[in-house]
Amino acid sequence: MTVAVDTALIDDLRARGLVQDSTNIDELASRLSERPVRVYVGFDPTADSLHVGNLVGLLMLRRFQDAGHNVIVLAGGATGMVGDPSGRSSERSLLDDAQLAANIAGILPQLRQFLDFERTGNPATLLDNRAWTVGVTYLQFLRDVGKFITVNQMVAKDSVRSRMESTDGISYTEFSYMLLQAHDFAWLYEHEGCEMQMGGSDQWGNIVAGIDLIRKKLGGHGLGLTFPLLTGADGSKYGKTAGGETIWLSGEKFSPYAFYQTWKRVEDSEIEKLLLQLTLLPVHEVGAVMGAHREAPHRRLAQTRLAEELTSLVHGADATDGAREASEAVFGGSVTELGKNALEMLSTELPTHSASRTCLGQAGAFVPLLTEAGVTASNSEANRLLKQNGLSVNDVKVAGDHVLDSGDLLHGRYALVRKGKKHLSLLVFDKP
RNA sequence: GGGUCGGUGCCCGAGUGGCCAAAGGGAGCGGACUGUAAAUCCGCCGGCUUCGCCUACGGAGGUUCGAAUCCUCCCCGGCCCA
Repeated sequence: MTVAVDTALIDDLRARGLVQDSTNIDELASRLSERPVRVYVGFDPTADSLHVGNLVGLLMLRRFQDAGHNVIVLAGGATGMVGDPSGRSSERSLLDDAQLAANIAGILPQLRQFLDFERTGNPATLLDNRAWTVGVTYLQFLRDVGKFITVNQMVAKDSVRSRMESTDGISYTEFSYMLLQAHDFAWLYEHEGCEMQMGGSDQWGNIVAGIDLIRKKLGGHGLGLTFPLLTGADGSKYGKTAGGETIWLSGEKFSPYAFYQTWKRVEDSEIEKLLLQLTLLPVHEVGAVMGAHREAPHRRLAQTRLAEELTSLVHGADATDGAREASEAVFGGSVTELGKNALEMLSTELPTHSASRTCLGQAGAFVPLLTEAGVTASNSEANRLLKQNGLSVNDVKVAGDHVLDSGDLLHGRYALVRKGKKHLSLLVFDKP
């Protein structure tokens, strides 16, 4: 009796453009359809929050879990101590213990957030590679891991080679990173029955090193798959806003409103890819959304859908409602019509600064106020913007000699300052 | 350890005694156009009490009326030799 091979998962990933490199894809597809596979993705605690670039990997695990596989999300408590040279043009600075602990503490809840750890049948597992790495001595490591991997192979890795050719060089520590990761994979294979590793495309060399180690040391057979790194339209950098800010998943570091707005502003050429790779929307639905979008691009349906999907995935439904309402208030109609409640709500979404009434009606007080509030980086910038007609208060352009007085305030105490078209801040004055 | 080349603004990269807050490019920001898009065009792009002043060209001193540019020492990196 032959069983039809169910290649649905791999087909879906391919349709989404999420397969960059993999071990024999046909073998992988049929293996995945035979019975659940145990698969992991690792995340190093390089900061106290993950960012959108990490989201792709997290969602990969989610897709696998939803397809019935057993997923392991790995926190790189050990690898984070060393630093992965992949995709880096310069040496990382080592994190100290306190920083590392803080980063791990920040990341763990995020790692849990996208997977189901209670699911009957195939609950997700969270592990920290520090657990099996701290006790290993250097000599042991050289004998048990180093012996199986040739320097030739390590040097062949693009990221290593480019760093060796660059003026900055690469430290022995970072050079060794690959071995640590290979060791993780082999350890998980041996002790957790984990036969597959996934990662961003820059991880391919590391993953292959793990597969090699599994074969040579354990006589086993590992599987690997990489997905393309999330890149902006401009190419290299990922997970960044146009301004170069990192798009953190933490609402503390990157507000839900700003997060929502980031996606709402995505350019047309990027939108389909982002819908496919960053959301769980079925492929055919993405197609429908894109169809509607192409019918009437000015309606920005695709951007809106992306913002909605992603914000609720990362920040939840309530935060999404808030972000949406704030966005509509600010970009929708007349700002001066906003009710008091709407303004109160905005104060929780937009960058807000409380201001003293004493600067009302005072010549020359406006510019310093903008700088203090963080609307502008310096008085010079504020003056420049004013000169260039780039600032408005409650959607009325203001001139360089503008004197803010109580008549400018909405409901007696709110001033919505707009820098350019899309940078909003709210000044809230003391009660009269 | 020796030799040598280099360290310039957010990044790349010119400048090698005054005309340098420092060419050019990129990024970024503002304006026009638009769809909170792209492309394009224009302007800005160290700070300040803004016709002037202050801080800046790896760090610390020095020469000079005057230094990113010259000298000394130090720190950091590349390459070559040992």
